[in-house]
Amino acid sequence: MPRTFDPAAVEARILRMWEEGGYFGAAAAEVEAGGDPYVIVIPPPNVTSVLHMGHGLNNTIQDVLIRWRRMRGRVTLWVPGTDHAGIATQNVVERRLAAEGRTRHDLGREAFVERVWEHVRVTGDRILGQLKAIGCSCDWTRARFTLDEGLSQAVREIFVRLYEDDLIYRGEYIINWCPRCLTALSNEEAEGAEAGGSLWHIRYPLAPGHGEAAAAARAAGAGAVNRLADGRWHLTVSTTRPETMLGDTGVAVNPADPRYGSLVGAAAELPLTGRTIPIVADRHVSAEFGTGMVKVTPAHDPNDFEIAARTGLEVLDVMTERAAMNENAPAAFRGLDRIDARRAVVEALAGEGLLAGRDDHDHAVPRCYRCDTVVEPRLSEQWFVRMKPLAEPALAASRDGAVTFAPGRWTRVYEQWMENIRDWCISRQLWWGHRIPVWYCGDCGAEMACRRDPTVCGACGSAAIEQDPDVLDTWFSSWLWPFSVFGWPEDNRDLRAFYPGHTLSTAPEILFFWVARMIMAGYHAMGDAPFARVYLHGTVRDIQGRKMSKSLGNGVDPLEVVERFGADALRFTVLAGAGVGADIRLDHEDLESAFAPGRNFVNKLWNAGRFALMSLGDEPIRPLAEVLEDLELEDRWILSRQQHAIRRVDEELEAFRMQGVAEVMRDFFRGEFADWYLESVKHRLRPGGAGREAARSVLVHVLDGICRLLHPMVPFVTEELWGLLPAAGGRKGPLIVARWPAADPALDDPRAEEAFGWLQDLVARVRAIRKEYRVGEGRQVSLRVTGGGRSRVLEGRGEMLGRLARIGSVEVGAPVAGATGASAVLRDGTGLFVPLEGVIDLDRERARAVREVGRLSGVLKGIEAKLANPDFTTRAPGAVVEREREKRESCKLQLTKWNEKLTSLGGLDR
RNA sequence: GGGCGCUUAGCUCAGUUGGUUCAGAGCGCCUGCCUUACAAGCAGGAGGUCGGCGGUUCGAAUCCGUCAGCGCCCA
Repeated sequence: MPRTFDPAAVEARILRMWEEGGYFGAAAAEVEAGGDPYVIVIPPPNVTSVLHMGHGLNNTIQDVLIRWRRMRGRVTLWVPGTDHAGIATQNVVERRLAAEGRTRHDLGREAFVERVWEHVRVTGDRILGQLKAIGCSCDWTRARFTLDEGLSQAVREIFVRLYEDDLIYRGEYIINWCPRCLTALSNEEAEGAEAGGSLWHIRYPLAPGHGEAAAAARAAGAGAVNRLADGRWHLTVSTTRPETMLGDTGVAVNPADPRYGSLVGAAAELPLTGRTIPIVADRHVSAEFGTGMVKVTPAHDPNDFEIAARTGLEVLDVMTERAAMNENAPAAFRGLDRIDARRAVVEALAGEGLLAGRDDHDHAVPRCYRCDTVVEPRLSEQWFVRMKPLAEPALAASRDGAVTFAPGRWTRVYEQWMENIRDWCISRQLWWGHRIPVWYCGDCGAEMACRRDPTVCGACGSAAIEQDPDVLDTWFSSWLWPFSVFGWPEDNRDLRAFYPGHTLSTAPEILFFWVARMIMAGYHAMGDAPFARVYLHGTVRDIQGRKMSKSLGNGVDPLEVVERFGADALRFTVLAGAGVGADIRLDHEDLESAFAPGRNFVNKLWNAGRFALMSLGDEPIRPLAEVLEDLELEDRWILSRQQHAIRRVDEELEAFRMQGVAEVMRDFFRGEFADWYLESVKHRLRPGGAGREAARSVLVHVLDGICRLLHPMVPFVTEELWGLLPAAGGRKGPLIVARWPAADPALDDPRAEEAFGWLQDLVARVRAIRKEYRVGEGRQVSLRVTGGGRSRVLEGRGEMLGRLARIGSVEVGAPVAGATGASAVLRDGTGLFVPLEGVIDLDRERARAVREVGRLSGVLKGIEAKLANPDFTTRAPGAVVEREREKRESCKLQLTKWNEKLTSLGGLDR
């Protein structure tokens, strides 16, 4: 066995063993036979490129949950797969084409799609390979891709069903349009980013003949209505986007605004265009904002579009799909990009004296979530899903607890989104994705949503039919994932056995995109939520707190980490850093120290195993039950501590507290087992050592349990070690399917814990004394123990004390008068004295005593003040008061000892 | 504009219903040790007025209010 754990040497072999053994898979028959299923469907990674640390974290979390349940005997199924990621993947491939100087149009639709397939076959395999490398125990035979044949059928089925139920419709509305990707986006795909901008104030001259109305408005307090230099009346509107004024078709005021009542029905001359536009009243307009008068651009603003719908204003589209001004704009602006047009419009207005001013104005500018281009609200014909009916059961699920979120604060976020749900724009003007299953008849104009490709029009029989050219939003396939992976809409055994699933672990960024919609689809298609618990983990960030991203170059490649430090090191590090839902920071420039916590821990475990294997010998190990009568204090102590650890790990895992599991196991395995238990039994494990049999049994039993408890977090090193450990009483199969430990109350031993705790305290004091007086490591000391009722614990522990603190001999009794040495006092008042002739500095020793007396006096004073307070003794719980009393006694005892010591050293003033 | 989260040791973070001897871990740092499991280790140690202020309480890192800084979500 190598001195350090060599992940590269064992991971591949163990992975093969797991896969060949079929431990990752689950069959419907197991559930049908009465098995209790536990199912997770993976959030399918995008096939755009490779996995990053965020995936590393999320998939490690899922694997921990899966392995834990598997060891508890559940029929465990983790379904893996990948997402075609429509717009994102198309963008990646288009960028590659661009590098060759070509566009997708050069290739044509069919060749382009084939080109994307080539890309995703490579990245898809690589992604699954990465998941395997970090140890994910998915059922790889079930791997799915959202564009697979079966999943495509599911997409079609749900589309047609929703269409037939009138929950899908097509219509002309203002949608979010990316002028670079040239496609519609959903509201969720348009991400608002705060940006500094300007608010321009523009004067629109009133059309002739409305002077009286203007004067009336002016009289009613309308400061925004005034006369221009040439005497004409004008009104003032404000906008952050002056270029859209070229598409204005009206001006609106609130009908209840007393200032503008006289102007409703009047008209304004739209500058630069020669058009005259009406002034209308609409309840949407806020009288408080700006001048209380707004320009209305129905084709380029969703609110204005609605105003137009209510008031009958004309809709005039003045932009091209690339957000340049089109032929509906005045000749001077035609062809200008929206940014250039803005500048030109502002200049032109200023030139005509119609620019009233400009203020700085910060506002949210929505950007394309895939290419960051500023999104343009655009009027276009798209497909939508009517969401309100779908949201109802999904909202109820959260309210009645059928679906819960961790951390719980996401519940409100989810519910608020559901309560304010808006229709979902699902058509995309892309080539990569599920084609919309709708055909239009060129002869009779019929529109048909079809489960199978039609050859003729269902209405008139004409063969002149054409499929809708658009594809569906990528999330329109993802939302079906929890049941489409099992073959829905076919009603089969898998679906019945494994739906609904149990836990979903994912990033909060896709709560609306995906989680919420999966719940809606689950209820609509299956009548049940796809999972009961949603864990929303944190974000992996760099050391400066920035999200890891390719463009910043601050990403960490999970494969590089696996190669350098091992999968277990990666897993333990991210888990130990993962508070519930909290972000994780990793230093991408110093992977060595970033992953040291995991690597060091794994290595420590490996070496504890090495030690065990080297000291156990070949003789059979007796089961713990057979040596219970022979257990020593340290045996009973570590067994009792193990029961605590088992209970804690279960609690932590149940609550998704991965960091808590890591902490419990660090404390138990490292802080107690390795640092104390192993050191305490080394002498017993020597050939012929007294109590060897019991020590071997306990050692194997506890280490075996440690491997089991740690297996979900660090599966490779535990599997390897466990396989090498001799088994007490035989065992079947590998660790991955070994039984999860259950706490055994018969092994709880509070008295052993107390006694061993006293011993630990004693050892720590002696070690501290040795350090204080720089007693060399090689030198043994003797120890004199005075008072306290515990000194019997020391009997027969000479070798153990020798190893733990180089204590050569122990005597029990009163201090020897006149001896030179260092003292200490344990909490129970036990006095310790370490004779150190020659090295003792009396002044230093006196200072130690004074320091201790001071500290203890302070503590005692606090306790006594507390106990003297009747409010405390009457209001605090009895147990708390009792504890204070015990503390008081302990302090008094210790003080007495230290004062005696001081006296023997000649008192304070020497 | 509305909402949420965070602020504890040099760094990254725990601290589970308010209550052990005036706050813990990992990494880093200091000192001493290659003690035949482990130097990726062991032992000892330094380092924090728990963001500021105010309040509730016998008692506050923990509950409430407020201010400041940082981050996120929605409009």
